[in-house]
Amino acid sequence: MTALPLEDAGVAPEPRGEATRQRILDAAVRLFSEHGINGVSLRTITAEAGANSAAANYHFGSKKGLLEAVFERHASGIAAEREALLADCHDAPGRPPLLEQIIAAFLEPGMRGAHGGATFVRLRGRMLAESSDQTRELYALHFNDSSSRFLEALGQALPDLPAHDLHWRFHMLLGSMVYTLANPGRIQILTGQACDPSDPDAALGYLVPMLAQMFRGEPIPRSAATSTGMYAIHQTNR
Amino acid sequence: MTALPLEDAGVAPEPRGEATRQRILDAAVRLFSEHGINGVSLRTITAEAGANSAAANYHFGSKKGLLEAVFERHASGIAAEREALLADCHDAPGRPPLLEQIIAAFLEPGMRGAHGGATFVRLRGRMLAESSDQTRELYALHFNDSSSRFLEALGQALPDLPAHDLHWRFHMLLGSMVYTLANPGRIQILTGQACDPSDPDAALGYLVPMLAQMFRGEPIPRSAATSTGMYAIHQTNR
DNA sequence: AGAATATTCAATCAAGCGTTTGATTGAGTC
DNA sequence: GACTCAATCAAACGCTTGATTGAATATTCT
Repeated sequence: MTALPLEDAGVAPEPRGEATRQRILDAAVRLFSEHGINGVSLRTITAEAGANSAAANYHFGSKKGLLEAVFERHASGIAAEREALLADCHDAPGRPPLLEQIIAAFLEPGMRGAHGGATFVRLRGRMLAESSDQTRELYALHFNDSSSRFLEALGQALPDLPAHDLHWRFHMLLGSMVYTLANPGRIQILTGQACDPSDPDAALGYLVPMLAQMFRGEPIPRSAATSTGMYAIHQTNR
Repeated sequence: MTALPLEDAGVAPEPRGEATRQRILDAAVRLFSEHGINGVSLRTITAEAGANSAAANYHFGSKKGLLEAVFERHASGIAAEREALLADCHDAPGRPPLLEQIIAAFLEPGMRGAHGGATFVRLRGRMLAESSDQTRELYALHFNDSSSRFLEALGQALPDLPAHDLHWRFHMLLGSMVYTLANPGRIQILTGQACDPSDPDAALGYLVPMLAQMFRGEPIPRSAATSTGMYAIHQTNR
């Protein structure tokens, strides 16, 4: 038989070091999300990836560089898909209401399987919580644009909602999303497995309509919101 | 003058090492909440507390023990105050609606100045995010009881709300609360300082009425919530 | 007073960290 | 076949980590 070149068909030429690079990235996103960024060592990551302990530094310069690469890889995909879905949102018979579409377009790319899915959401939750300057910058760099765009779209879908309410409700949307996957297992304990936030479909199935309903709710009177006395009922100590 | 004993009046006898102990606890809750548990060393903590580097191990046995002591100190106060406020909730003219009272009773002790306040909330957010086995146990140990009690009270205040909705909305309440203080600064960036979640009064002033409105909202139809097709609008890839 | 106890301290430990090094590999180029 | 060069490797670097020690010091009890 002649020595025919394997896999010569138009597939990726694939530079040599790329495989290791990818294995390290895969191991990193998983281990970072499981144990936190300070909670896992480069040695653990490279060992998990079946690479030499110097490989991470060789390919990414430093642990910080590795984190940036991990974040970049998934975040850019999420942001891009969000924007694509948002561009596709429109009112039409047979489709859900526009508001639900927008909310789903924001939540789904980050919570479903692609782009690291639940694993990467957990990492994002961790990074928000650890919230060093570096992580804040990464977050701002990759998500500020798309978040602003969604805020704008939500505002257009709800023209009568004051900006103050819009911002706070978006804040609660973010909180619900992050808490849902950053912290799987908490509510199951409280409720005896009644609802399962770690199942993306179940979570989205509840969060999207519930959040839409929340956004549609009456504006909160500013007077009540700013007066500390009205709902800050209990002033027991200090 | 006779050498009269200072402060002999029935005040605390105060064992000798207590002062150092307290300074270490204070420094620990602050530094843990600022840099994460893995992000700060015992040396940093004891230095900040003006104590010898062995003091933390002497007083708390280990870093883990120190974290437990920190958590215990603030969490028990929060849980106790929550329950006291809950016991005081009742319908009466001149008071806010019962639902608002209950939500405020749950949120206020953890978010206001006492019991470590915002600092400790940030630490709780971090611990939830880092979510090792130890932190999960601590959390469950100190908060499960009071959380269950509130879930029950909310259920009684909303007898027509299905349990499924109740649980998910409580989950969103927790998410909003944790995200609000675990992550100060994120929404300000997006909204140009329009709303300030790091101000506990402003945050409570919005969250309490908004969450009450959310709890009062119509139940989400189970069929919609479970069908992946209805609100999971976008199924682009994978 | 003196004995007993509780706390502080400087010094030290082994282990683990992120990173760097210099040699080695092996596929492409001339 | 000599050369290049990105990639890998074992080994070590300097440093920080949580923890421990034993002597020194302060406090309390008798």
